[in-house]
Amino acid sequence: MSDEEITTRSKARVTLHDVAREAGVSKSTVSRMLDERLPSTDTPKAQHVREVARRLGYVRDLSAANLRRGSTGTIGVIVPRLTDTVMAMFYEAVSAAAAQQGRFAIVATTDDNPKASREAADALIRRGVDGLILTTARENDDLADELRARGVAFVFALRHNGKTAASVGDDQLGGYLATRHLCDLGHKRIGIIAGPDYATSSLGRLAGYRQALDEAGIPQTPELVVPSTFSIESGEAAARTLLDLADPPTAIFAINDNTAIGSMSAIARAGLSVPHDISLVGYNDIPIVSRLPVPLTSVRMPFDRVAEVALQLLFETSESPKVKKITPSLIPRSSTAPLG
Amino acid sequence: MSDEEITTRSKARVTLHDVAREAGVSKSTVSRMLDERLPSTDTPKAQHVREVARRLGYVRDLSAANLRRGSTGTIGVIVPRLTDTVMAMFYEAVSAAAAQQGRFAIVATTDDNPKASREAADALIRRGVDGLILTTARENDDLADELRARGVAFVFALRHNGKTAASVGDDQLGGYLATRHLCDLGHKRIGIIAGPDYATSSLGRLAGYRQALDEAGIPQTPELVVPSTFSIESGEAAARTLLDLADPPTAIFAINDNTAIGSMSAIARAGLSVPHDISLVGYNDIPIVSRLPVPLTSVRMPFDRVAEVALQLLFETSESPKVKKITPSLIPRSSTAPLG
DNA sequence: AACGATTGCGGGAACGTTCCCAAAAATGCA
DNA sequence: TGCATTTTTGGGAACGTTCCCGCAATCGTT
Repeated sequence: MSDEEITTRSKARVTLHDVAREAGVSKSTVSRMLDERLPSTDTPKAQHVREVARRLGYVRDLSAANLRRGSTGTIGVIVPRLTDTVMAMFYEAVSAAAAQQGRFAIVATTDDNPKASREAADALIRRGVDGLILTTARENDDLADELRARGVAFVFALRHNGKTAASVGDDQLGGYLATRHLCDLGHKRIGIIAGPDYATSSLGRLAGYRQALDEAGIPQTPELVVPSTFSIESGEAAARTLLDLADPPTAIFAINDNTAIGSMSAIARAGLSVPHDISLVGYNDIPIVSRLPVPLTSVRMPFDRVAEVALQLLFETSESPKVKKITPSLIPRSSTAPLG
Repeated sequence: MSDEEITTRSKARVTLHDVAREAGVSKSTVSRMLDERLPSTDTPKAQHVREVARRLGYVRDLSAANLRRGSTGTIGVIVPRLTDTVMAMFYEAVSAAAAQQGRFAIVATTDDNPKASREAADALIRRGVDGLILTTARENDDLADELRARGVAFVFALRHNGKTAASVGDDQLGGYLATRHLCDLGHKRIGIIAGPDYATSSLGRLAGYRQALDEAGIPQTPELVVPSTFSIESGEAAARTLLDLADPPTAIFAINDNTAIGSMSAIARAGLSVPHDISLVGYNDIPIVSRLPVPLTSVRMPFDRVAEVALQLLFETSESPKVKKITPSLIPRSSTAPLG
């Protein structure tokens, strides 16, 4: 084997030192020229160094850089599950927004289990994330306090706990828009599949529902408010409860698209049809709902905005923790029709 | 501010050195005692060191460890998009399988764009992944060659390119099972929404379809084979094409659940019903399909097995690249019924 | 009891960066 | 031109680990 072959085949990674030697400058200089955080200079020397680095195929060793810099440029996202399209959309949005800032997003799932939340947070912190975005806020969860005590930067998203900085949708407005839409179509008996009471997102949407009814002068009827989780099954069960009432609703606002899909199933099984017998509104506007046999009216959340704001909040130095609300919009489709 | 306060509040991370000093041993020893790769000894000293580490709240700095070890214990996964539930399921499975081995999975998306694939691979490699799992194999893509040339460990999953190690489902068997099921129900005119021809998964399922027809003595009819992508929209369009035929099929095998959902939509719009007028089979058994108004018959892929095998292949030293096929199974539901 | 073989331990040199600091070069101004 | 000021440069010490290597201690074996 010739010397040249050895050189060519040598897997030894090309390091800052190699670039420095080849370019005839010191490694400090190369490091500086290649530092993406500094305003990039355009002196001939800088260009030359960059050219040499490119030619040699230099890529910075992130482990070494992270060690020295004391930060990894990585942000961790904790979601219940990625098979929930809402969470997948949100994570993709965070990932894109992070890339915009030259950061990288990694994700861990918890299956909505508070204990798993801690483990997920630990795993991400061990990997040295610069900050954490949590979508799993619960009313009486002290994970937030623990993280604060440990000095970890974090922010809530999609849900919040009232005490901590968070980027969320304006759930009350969303709930209002959905319900108002049904009122405007002439519906008077409007049921709601209300979601779990540990999530501020459900509570907000429920508040919006109440607000719209009040405004329309429709009395609140406790039997028309049925709790659920966020799953399809629970949506189906909740819809069945509503349909089995002595005086069933003519319209249903489901807390999210999953429960709306479950409702469709229950409605079909009851021999009724959407929107002829029952109007139906979902929430989040996940891609599938616009392609269902009966396209679903839904409230769209601009997840990219939510993600952007979450990142902003995460690295903002301001002391006062605030909850930023993103405005949703109603997308009317065929699942809602005038009462008649 | 008192000295003690400073000490208490000092954010200075506790390092190997601190543990060593506190435990009265050298840092080499601590490092060894805490090395999870070595068979953990149970000498009193080891226990003592571990106890001290725990008490001090020591967590290894992964950047430093990775730098020294020359590997990160991280594996990268490249998928077209996480909002495709199939991909989300697969990624979650990989993540779990990796955790089992003490590794961590990170993900990047490409939107099915070969150029974005390269960028995604680059981004993951820059982050120092020990290996790459690619779900975006295409027929004439040289990404595989590039990766091999760069000395990056990688393996294909779900799709393959024939030349490289891969962990996939047995698509031909799956296609066969789906079509055979329809034949057994007495259907003779069976359409297939065949997927894109750049993915081996579609091609395999199509081959299975042909095999089942041959076996049942049903002649192949070109007009019953309609190409598509993997999206809901394209499924809807393809189904419409089939329904518009002079002699439309009585059953449709859709290449995946998304195209099956699109088909349902098209069938409903044509004023027909599933399974009364048309039987329908999907593929992958994503959670939603069992909860639709008409639960969908589908072919289930054990993604956890696919993920396990992919990881196995990735770190296997064997020279001969092989394609490992995981056996799928048919889940019959209400969307398929006897002809008549 | 003596000897080789095994095991456990500590010192210290890496790993590839960044960043501080002092020195050198370039610039501005009178 | 001379001097003060700014900008650019290179040397070298970190960052926190792992791992090589030499030495001491322990263990079997004859």
